[in-house]
Amino acid sequence: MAGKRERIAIRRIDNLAARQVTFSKRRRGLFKKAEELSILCDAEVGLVVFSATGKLFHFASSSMNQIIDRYDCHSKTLQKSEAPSQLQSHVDDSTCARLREELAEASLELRQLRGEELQRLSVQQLQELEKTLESGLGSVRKTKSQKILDEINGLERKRMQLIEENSRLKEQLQVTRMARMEMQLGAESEVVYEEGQSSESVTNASYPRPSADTDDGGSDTSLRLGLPLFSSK
Amino acid sequence: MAGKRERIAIRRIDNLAARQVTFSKRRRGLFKKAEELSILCDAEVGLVVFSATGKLFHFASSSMNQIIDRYDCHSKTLQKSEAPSQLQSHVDDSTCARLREELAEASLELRQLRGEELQRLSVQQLQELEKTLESGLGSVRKTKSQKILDEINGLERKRMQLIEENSRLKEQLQVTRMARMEMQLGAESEVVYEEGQSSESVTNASYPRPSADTDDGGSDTSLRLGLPLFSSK
DNA sequence: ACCTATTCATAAAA
DNA sequence: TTTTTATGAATAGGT
Repeated sequence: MAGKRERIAIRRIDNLAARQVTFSKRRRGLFKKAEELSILCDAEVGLVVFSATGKLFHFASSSMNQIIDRYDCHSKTLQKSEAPSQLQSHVDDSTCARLREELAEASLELRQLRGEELQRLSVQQLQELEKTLESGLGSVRKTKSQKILDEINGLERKRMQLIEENSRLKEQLQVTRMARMEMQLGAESEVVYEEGQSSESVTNASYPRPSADTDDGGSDTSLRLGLPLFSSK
Repeated sequence: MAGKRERIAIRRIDNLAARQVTFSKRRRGLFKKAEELSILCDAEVGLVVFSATGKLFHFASSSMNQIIDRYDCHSKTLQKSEAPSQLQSHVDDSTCARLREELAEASLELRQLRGEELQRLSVQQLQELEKTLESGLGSVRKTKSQKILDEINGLERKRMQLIEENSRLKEQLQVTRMARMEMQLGAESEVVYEEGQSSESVTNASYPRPSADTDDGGSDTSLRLGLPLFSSK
């Protein structure tokens, strides 16, 4: 009989009807609270809401234009001292008007490409829009695929480089170990195999022991000293 | 220890401290709800608040400038370029610069939606673009279908009206012819059926002869004179 | 649109 | 300002 209400996550509501109902309810609540804030706390509040379908709702504690002006004023705090300002202002005016026009046009076109405000378009125009969107979608998908492929290739290349470097490092390691073993053999006679482990049990079996030229004889002390060569962990 | 909360009247809070506390709390709540509305319901929301002390707070689901422009666009539907006037030619460079910037942004976005200049976008961005396009395409197709259906329905309605009118005309024709026949009967005695066709052979059989009150006696001469009543073509 | 169980926001106090 | 708590408000899910 009643609503078993439960909390909802804050993300786009998929169901269209539910989204519209929620929009109505919450919009009312929002506007009410905006007004309350302005009254209770003596604040100037401006609120503009466009529904997904392009419908406008707005509230202003005073005049919206006044609020917008004040906002613009604030957002340009640090700029321009603008002395007499007569220098070039009349030139800007027509330019500015044209810019506004162009921007309005571009915005409308954008909104229409996004699927809003389509009602006043003719079937013919909708057809064109559809074609444009299909074409754009095709390009985007193609580019995306290409980018993904490139990324995959890039990663693959890096992986190969790493594998190569890895193998080079292992080789060096091997060589170094061999050199050390030879030093030990020379210094302690034959005891080595009785107190240490067999070399095979430490080295990864899949990496065959290098040709072991052992010609680096002592040239790489830092490596020998810094690395715990026989640690099994 | 806790608040024995009770409802407050919606009018300016006199106590300064209390007013400031309430401002902080309610402002947060308002902004939170504004954001939730924009996300949940896919709405474009712009909110500007000035505290009594002149401090600015604002929220915009997209870009505030964009929202303000859209608002301006909507609110000036019927008003034209407003006499050239020097009154408010105070549109300074910064506004102009902002317009340029926005226009550039909008243009780029348009081009990208059309499938151009996608190279520098990330896979993530391309993904979003794709989603936008798909959604827009869906709306456009839906609107187009609806428009086409409406058009079909409109045509159908007109067709029905024409059929109706047609039938009305046929009826009138019938009545008129009957009147004429009666006139002929009165004037030429019985000769009528020998020189004319039977009424059934002319009238569409599916439209039954009206009750033939024949009360239009001469009131509609124009019809009688202007139409070729017995033409079978 | 209306209803109600619930969650959410927030007034008062600290 | 922030936190706490008790309570008034807003609202999700039904009808």
